[in-house]
Amino acid sequence: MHVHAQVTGDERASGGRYDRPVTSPATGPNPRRIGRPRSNSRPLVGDPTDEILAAASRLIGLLGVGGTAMSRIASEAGLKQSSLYYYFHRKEEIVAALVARANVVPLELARRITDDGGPAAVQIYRFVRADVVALCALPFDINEIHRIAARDPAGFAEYWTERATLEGLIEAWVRHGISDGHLRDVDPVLTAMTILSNDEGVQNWFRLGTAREPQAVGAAVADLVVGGLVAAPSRLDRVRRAADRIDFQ
Amino acid sequence: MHVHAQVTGDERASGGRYDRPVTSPATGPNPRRIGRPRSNSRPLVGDPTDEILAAASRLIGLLGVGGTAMSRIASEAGLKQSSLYYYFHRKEEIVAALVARANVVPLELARRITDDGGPAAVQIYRFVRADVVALCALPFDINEIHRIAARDPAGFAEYWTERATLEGLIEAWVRHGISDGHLRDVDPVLTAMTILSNDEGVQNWFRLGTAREPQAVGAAVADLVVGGLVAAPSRLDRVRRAADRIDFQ
DNA sequence: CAGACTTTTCGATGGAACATCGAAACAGGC
DNA sequence: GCCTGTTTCGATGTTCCATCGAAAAGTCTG
Repeated sequence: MHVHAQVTGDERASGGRYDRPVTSPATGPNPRRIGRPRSNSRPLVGDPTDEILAAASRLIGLLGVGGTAMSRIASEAGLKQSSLYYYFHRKEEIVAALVARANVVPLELARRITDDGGPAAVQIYRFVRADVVALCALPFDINEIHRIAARDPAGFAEYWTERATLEGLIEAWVRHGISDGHLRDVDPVLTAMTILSNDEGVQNWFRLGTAREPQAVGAAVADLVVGGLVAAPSRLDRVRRAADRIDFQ
Repeated sequence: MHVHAQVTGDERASGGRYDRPVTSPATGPNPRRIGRPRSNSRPLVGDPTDEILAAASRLIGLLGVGGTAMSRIASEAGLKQSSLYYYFHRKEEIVAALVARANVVPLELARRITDDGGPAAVQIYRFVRADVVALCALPFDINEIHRIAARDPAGFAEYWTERATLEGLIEAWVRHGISDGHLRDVDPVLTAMTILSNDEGVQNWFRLGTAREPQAVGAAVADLVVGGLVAAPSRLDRVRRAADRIDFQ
C-alpha cells in the first residue's frame, strides 16, 4: 500500500512527517537509519524534518515563498525533490510549519506579560518593544506568510486561532488600562489590531534595509504606540522606565 | 524583425505596450483597429493595456499575484495567453504598472497636504486618515506588491524613488512639528517609516475581514499616531477638529 | 536465516504556468 | 496588387509542483 494512504488528520496539523517515530531521531555518532539510503553520501546530521524546515526558512527569507523551489529546498536538505513529499504533502505545509514556529514567540511573550501583571501601559510597552525585535529576528517576512495563511483558512486554522488569542490578550490590557483611567478611551479591538499591524509593518521595512538596530526600532514604535494611548503624556517616561526595570535587569 | 527587438528603455518604465501609438486609442462606436483580429468576437471596448490592467488588478485582489495566471488575465481581457506578452514582457511588468498607479494616490495626498500648510500634527492626522482609506480601497493588497518590488529594485526603480519622496514629505512635517514644539522629540526618519508601515499594516488586516468601516479605521489609526506624537494630549482634540474642518466641509 | 513487512528514498511522469518564436491576419499607403 | 507595420495566434521549451510505483535499506517472525 502506498504510504500516502496512511496519513491521518493529526499529521496535517503538526505539519510533520507522515509517521513520525516515537523514538528520538538519530543523534548518535553513527546513526543507523532504516529506509533506502540517500543517493548523496553526505552524513545525515539530524531530524530530516528539521533540516527541511531550516533550509526552507533560509531560502524563503532570501527568495520569498514563490521564488523558493521545492527542488532547491530538497537539495539543501540533501534529498531529491520528490522525497520532500514524504515529509510534507504540499509546499504550503512547509509554510504552515514555519508560521507555527514563528507564532510561538509573540504568544509566549504576551502570556508572560499578562502573568507578570502591572499597569496596562507598561504591559503594552513591553510587548511592542519585544515583539518588534522578535519579528525582525525571523529569517523570513511574516507578512508574506500571513497572506498565504489568509488564502487558506482551513490549512492554517491553528495559526488563526493563536492569532485570535494573541489579539484577545492585547485587547484585555487595553480594556484594563481604559477602565482604570490610565489609557485614553479607545476602541480596544481596533487598537489591538493596530498594535499588531504596526509591529509587523515595521518589521517589513526593517527587513528592506534600515540602518537602525531592531532594539531601537522596537523602542521607537513602543514609544509611539504607548504615547498615543496614555491619558497623560508625562506618564510615558515613567512607563518606559518601568519597562526597562523589568526587561533590562 | 521580431517586435521584441523594438523595445526601448522608456516602455519598461511606463510599464505599457511595446510601441504605444501617439494617437488616442479606439474610442468611437466602430473602432476600426488594425492588426490581426481576435479569435473571440467580443466587441473591443477600449485600450487593451487598460483592460489587461483592470483584469489583473481584479484577479490579483482575489487570488494574489502567485495565484493569478497569465492565461486567466488574458482570457478576462479577451486575449489568448501569449498575446499578453505583446503588451507586457513579463508578469512583473503588470505588477509594476499596477503599483505605479497605486502610488500616485498617497503621494498626491502628501503633496497637497504639504501645500495646504498648517500645524504638523494636523498635517499628519489628515494624511494618516486619508491614506488608510485610500489603501483599503485598493483592489489588491499593497504589501504583497511591496514585497515583489523589494526583490527587483531595478525593475521597480520608479516606485522606490516615489516611496522615498513620500517618506521625505512626512519626515519634513515631523521635523517642523518638533522644532516648533508641538510634537515630542522623536526620530523623524523612524517616525515617518512607522507611520507608513502602520497605514499599510492596518490595510492588510482590514482586507482580511474587519467589520469596521475604512473611515473609522483611518480615524482610529490617526488618533493613535498623532496622539503618540503630540507633546500635550489635550491638543489631540483640537487637531482632530482642525482636520475635520479641512477635509469634511 | 529466509521471507514478509516497514521505513525512507528515488526516478519517471503528468499537468500547470511562464515565456519565446515564428507566422497569420488585418489596415493603410504606394 | 503589393509592401509595410500592427496585433493576434498556435506551437513549443522550460521550470515547477505533485503523484505514483518501485527500489533499497532495516526489522521482525518463524
